[in-house]
Amino acid sequence: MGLESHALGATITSVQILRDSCVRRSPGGPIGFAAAVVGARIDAVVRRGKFLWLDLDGGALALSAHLGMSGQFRVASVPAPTPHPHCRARFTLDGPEGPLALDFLDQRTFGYLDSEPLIATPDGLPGGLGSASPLVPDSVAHIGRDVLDPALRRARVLGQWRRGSRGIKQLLLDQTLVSGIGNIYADEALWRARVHPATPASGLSGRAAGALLEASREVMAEALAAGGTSFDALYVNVNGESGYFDRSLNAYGRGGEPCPRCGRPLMRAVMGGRSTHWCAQCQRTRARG
DNA sequence: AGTAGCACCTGATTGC
DNA sequence: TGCAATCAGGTGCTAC
Repeated sequence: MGLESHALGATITSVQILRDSCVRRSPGGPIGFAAAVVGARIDAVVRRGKFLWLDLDGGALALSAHLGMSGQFRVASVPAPTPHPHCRARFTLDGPEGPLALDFLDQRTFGYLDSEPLIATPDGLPGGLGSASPLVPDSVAHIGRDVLDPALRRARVLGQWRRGSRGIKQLLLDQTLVSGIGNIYADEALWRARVHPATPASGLSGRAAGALLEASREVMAEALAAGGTSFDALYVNVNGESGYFDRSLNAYGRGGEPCPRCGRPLMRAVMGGRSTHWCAQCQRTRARG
C-alpha cells in the first residue's frame, strides 16, 4: 500500500507513541514529537536512500523516518483496535476520504521517527525522490543522493569510489556517497557486474566502476518494481518473505549453492562486518566492460 | 581525513 | 525440556 496516495494532503490529528525509543533521536521525546507534528498537513512524501520524510505545512518542518532494517508504514481506513505487536507509533490522519490510521511498525527497532527543520540542498535540485522541493531534513543532508535519483552526479560517485582504499563492497554500502544500496542489494549488484566484493576500490577501472553503478541502479529498480511503487517497497519483507527475494536473489544468502550463472558453489564470508556472498569463478577483480 | 570497530535491538534459529 | 548463544540488518559514534 503506497504511503503517498493516502497521506498526501491529509492532516495529522493525533499521535500515539507505543514505544518511546522510536523517537529516541527526537530531543523533545514523545511529547515534543507529538507537539511538533499534530495539526500539520502532509504536503509531500519524499525518499532519499533509506530515509523517508513528510514535508509538513508548506515546507518548514519535516516528519522524518528511517525504517532501519525492519520498519514499515501501514495505512488502514479501519484500523485494528489493538495495534500490531511491532507497532511503535500510530498516527491518525484526516484525509479527503475520512480518518486513516498510519502505523509505524518496526520489529527490530533500528528505525526511528523525528521532527526536524528542512534545509536547502547545496545544488538547489530536488532533495529526494517524490517531490520537486529542494529541501531535506537536517539529518539527511550528509546522505548521498539515491542511486535512482536523476540528480545523482554519477561521475562524482565513481571518482569517490576509486579514491577509497576500502574494498568496493564497503564503498557500495557507504550511504554518504550514493544511498539506497543495502547489504543484500550490494551483493546482488556485485554479482551482476561480476566484480569481486573485496576488490580494492582504488583498483577498479573507471569502466568497471561505471558498470557497477549501473548494475546497482538496475538491481534497485527491479527490486522496487517487484515490490510495487510505494515508498516503503524497499523495506517491506526485508526478512525474505517477498516474491522478489524468493525468486530473484542470485547471490545473497546462497552461500554453498550453485552460482546461477556458472554453477560453481557461491562463497560466503564476512566483509566489513557484513555477510557477503559471491561467486569466486565469475566475480574476478574487474567488471565486464 | 579516512577508516575500523562497535553499540544499538529483537525475534528466529541453533546449540548444548 | 529449557536455557543460552548466535545471527541479521543500517547508522552513528568513538577511537585510531
